Amino acid sequence: MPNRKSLGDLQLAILRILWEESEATVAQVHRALHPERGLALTTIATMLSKMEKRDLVAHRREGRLFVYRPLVTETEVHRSMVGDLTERLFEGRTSALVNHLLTEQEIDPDELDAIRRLLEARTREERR
Amino acid sequence: MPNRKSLGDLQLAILRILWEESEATVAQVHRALHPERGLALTTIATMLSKMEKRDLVAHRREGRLFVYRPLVTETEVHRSMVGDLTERLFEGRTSALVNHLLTEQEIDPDELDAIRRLLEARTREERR
DNA sequence: TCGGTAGTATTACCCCGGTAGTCGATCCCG
DNA sequence: CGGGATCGACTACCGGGGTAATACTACCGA
Repeated sequence: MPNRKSLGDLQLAILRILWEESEATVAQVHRALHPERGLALTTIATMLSKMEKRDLVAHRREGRLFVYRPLVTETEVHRSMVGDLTERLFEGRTSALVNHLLTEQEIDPDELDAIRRLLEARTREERR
Repeated sequence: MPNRKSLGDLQLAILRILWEESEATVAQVHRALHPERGLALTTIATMLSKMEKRDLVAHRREGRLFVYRPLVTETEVHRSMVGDLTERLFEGRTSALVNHLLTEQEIDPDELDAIRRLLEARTREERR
């Protein structure tokens, strides 16, 4: 359980790799992240340790390598972080968040269309 | 400009008081927050100083009192924080956030109704 | 005038995300 | 066998949220 706390940017980036690859060594994560971030390898390693302490990932030893895997799913993280924000800003009222999105966030037309379709789908599914 | 960074819990709580009251002294904020949080008065004062350094609030002197006022609006803060999250989790695609809300977050029926109405309103307004 | 009090300023901690250097062990190649 | 390369462990540091004790100052009432 991600304990209702919000992850940092680097942590998310690392988890994204892990979700994609199922598991990865420090070097693999580093290689994957290097183009955009250009971080030192030790930075990745340190972060992975810290994340392990928080039960976000775990590792298994393969020879002298550590192979990390995620302990949380993307959906769980999204749920936790979105839930947290909804709580903090809108007293947990999802509709208030959506309201904000529709009225205060400029949102481009096809995004809006997509949202309409989502809601229709949801409505149809509801009266199944 | 709220600089696209996310505020802490206490900071939000303080800003909420300030938004409601337009302005307030340290003691007033403290009194307002005391029931739920039971923080020391100096904690509030320290936090207000830190927030001033970040241009979230400003103060004016009234006798020996500091009267604080917000420098950011609630909408700005919401925009900044929601935008940040949308960016971090959904590559900026608002519809992806809404999709998450509809499918992964359990959301109670009248909230859903409210959302439908919001979207209808938006649709109507669009073809005016 | 003096002392308490109300109010701010200063200082200090803890935690955690992020960043990285250094150290020590190990392995592999020449 | 020896030495460079690889890899994790440990340590350190910054910034910022959160929390608060302590210090300083100015005012007000007895």
